[in-house]
Amino acid sequence: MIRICVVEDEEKVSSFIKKGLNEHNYEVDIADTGEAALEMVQANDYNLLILDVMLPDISGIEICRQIRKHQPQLPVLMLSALGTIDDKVNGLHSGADDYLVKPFHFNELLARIEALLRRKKLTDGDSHILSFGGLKLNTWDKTAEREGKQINLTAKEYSLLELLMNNPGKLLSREYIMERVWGINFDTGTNMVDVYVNYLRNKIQKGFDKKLIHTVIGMGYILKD
Amino acid sequence: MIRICVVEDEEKVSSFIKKGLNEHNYEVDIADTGEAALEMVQANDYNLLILDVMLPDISGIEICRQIRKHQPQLPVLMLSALGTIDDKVNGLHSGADDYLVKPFHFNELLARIEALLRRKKLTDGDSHILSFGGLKLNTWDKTAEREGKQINLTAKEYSLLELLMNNPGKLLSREYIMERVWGINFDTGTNMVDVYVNYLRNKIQKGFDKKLIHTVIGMGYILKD
DNA sequence: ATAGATTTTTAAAGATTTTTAAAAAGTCTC
DNA sequence: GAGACTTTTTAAAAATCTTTAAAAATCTAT
Repeated sequence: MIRICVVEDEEKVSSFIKKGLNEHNYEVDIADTGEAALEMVQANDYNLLILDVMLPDISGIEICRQIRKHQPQLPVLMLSALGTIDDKVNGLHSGADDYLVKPFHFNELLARIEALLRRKKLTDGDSHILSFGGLKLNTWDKTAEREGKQINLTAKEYSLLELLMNNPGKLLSREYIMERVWGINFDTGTNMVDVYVNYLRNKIQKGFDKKLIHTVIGMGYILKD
Repeated sequence: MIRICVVEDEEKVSSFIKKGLNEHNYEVDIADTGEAALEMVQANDYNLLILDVMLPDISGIEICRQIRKHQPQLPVLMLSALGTIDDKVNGLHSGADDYLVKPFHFNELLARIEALLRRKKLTDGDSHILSFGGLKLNTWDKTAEREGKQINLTAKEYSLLELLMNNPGKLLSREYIMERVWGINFDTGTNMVDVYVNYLRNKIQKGFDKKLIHTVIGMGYILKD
């Protein structure tokens, strides 16, 4: 769940933003003073901050500077009724990543939020490890690991295992596997899927207790405990 | 030196931007068609892209999508005379990090550029020495060093090693390497990647214990211990 | 313009993976 | 439990991929 903190004293605006973002599956907290904002940002682990400039106590510009000292990574989108070039430049110079002038259209706010989060995610490197039942698949170096033991896979083995790990608990037909791992054309005469499932079983569950790849007769294969 | 590519067909606008940015010590290249832009971005290592939406050949939106496929890290600031909410949302959805409506004030453009670069720098770190497993690559003088021993590299060798060192522990396919080191067109008939990996191995690991560049058959090459 | 260096191309031997096919083992139905 | 059918295992053939070396082409600096 992505958590966003909205710092805004006008209840009408903050609830409008909150409602809209909630509909897009973001979790939203509201701070209605600068003081409250600083505390909340300190205490919680937000993914993004929406910061109004005009607040009753501390200015948004100052809040942004404060936050940047301790949390330079947190994306900040500044919001303000002040729309002159100098206002924008000041806001951005104080450390904001974007500056949107009020009144704004919700869709633009949303698109800008998404752009900021997209950039953040890129650099954080979203996890590249797929996990299932003690088995880990590293999609960067294309290796597998089970209980600390490295397992080397060939290209087709990797491709097949990745497909299974992306669909845990889901039954995959031979036709579907053939299509995804080998390409479109399924030639009914071949049993390569079976052969490769067998190779994979030898590598990932020989010498281990739990089976992970199960056969469902007449249907296909499934990854489950 | 920070390098910025400006994609803009109106000479008046592009020279205005170039002049302003030059004064702030940015190096600026101009592309006046979409085609040229794609080539230049591919061939050069820009720190930021300023992209006009209305171009004579390909739309900026499409260019942005293309670029995002291969260079998701490159910050893109989209520029356009189209100022409706839908235009902005489209631009941002195509992968741009920011969207500025023309006419704009230069100071705002500059502040937004700085905000984008600030965020990028935070995550990149700015050392010019890439290190991995006792091997050091100096991106300033383009030399390598292992256990105190200087290693001279040719241009292609350097380019290949830099790519590997920027992606430690990540498996890189031949296609990807070909694209990044040689340029766009991958002719399946050639094995230059293999040949150059071999050159590099001779230079950086002949006479040393640990192998650094590993082959993963059927997949590509990877830099790891 | 030339020598030397670098890059690209080619080709072939060696290694590994993929495919095929058939025998063995297992499962379900009656 | 027998017969029919499905799945697993195995091993060898075929295909593909990797490494290596050397020749040809191109580039660079004097």
